Amino acid sequence: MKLTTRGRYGLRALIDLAVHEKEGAVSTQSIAQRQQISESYLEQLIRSMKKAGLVGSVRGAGGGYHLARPASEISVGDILRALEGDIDAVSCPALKDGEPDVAAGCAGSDWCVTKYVWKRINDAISDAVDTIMLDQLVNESRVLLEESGAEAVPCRN
Amino acid sequence: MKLTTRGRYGLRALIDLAVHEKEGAVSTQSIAQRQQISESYLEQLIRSMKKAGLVGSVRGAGGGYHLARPASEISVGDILRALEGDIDAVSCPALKDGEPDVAAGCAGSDWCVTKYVWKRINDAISDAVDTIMLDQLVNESRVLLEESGAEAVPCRN
DNA sequence: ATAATTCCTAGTAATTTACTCCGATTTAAT
DNA sequence: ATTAAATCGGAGTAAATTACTAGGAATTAT
Repeated sequence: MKLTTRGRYGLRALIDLAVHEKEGAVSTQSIAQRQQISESYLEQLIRSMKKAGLVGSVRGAGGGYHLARPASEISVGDILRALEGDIDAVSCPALKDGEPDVAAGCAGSDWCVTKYVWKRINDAISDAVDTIMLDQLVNESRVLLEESGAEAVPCRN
Repeated sequence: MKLTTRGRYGLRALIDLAVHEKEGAVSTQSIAQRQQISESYLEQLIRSMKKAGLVGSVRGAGGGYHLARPASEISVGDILRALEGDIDAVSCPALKDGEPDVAAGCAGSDWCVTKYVWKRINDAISDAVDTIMLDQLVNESRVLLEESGAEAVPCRN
């Protein structure tokens, strides 16, 4: 039931990237330093986000990453799904949308009671993450930065 | 981000227990048979629920388990928390309620942006599981049982 | 050329999960 | 009194997952 470091670090990293991208392409090294995340691990995470179409890259010296679309069009759900695969609390084949229950591959799904429980939990999570946009977090981040003056000590969570 | 078999099996087991408890104390063996769950594993799960005060037990031959309070007063949240420990997506010390941020043990929590994201996800999950009561699932279970006539093939999820 | 960077894959130690196993205790039934 | 059926309790373990590290190839500004 826990988000892994992939999701936690990755979201922080992308916020950091978004805050700094006006200065040009952002390298993993700079993010890793500011956010105190292992650089090689972070590379993997950002590449997952690239694969998902959230960031673009510039190779070679002076290169780095940038958002592939406006921060207002990237949801926390997009980010977490890129990093964690699917973020459902229970991946029940009977819940995959579109398909009729039986076709989805779960023999007993017609008589399954817990199915509705899992659906409610999954929907609640999806709703929460899909309605928070990256730009909100970037704005909040700038406010906190101004208040404290200094670059903040990053949190592990 | 996934619920483990503890939560999934355990909830199914407790629904099964609630459906059958009018016939007297329900043994782990009978639940295990109906739900196709390993008996010794199931014992552990039910004991966790007993420890949490959700079920009571009768020892000795002919013994078994019964609900410790009405099914209408047991939420899915109670059950999942008994089985999985805490069900937060992120266990962030800065989010423990009551405590002021800094006292909670996270140095950078004052400047932490992701904190609010984790809180929204955690709250969404809590709200979902705390508003589904066991008796609703028991009723639904009975309806499905009548419709199909036979005892259903249990689902792995 | 060189240095800085992204890209890609493989490996690995630690942790967690999903169990099993064994033995002790309690109690109904014979 | 024995036996069998059940809860209780803890220890052990194989498999999977997590959270990384390591090493190198490809690309590009200087």
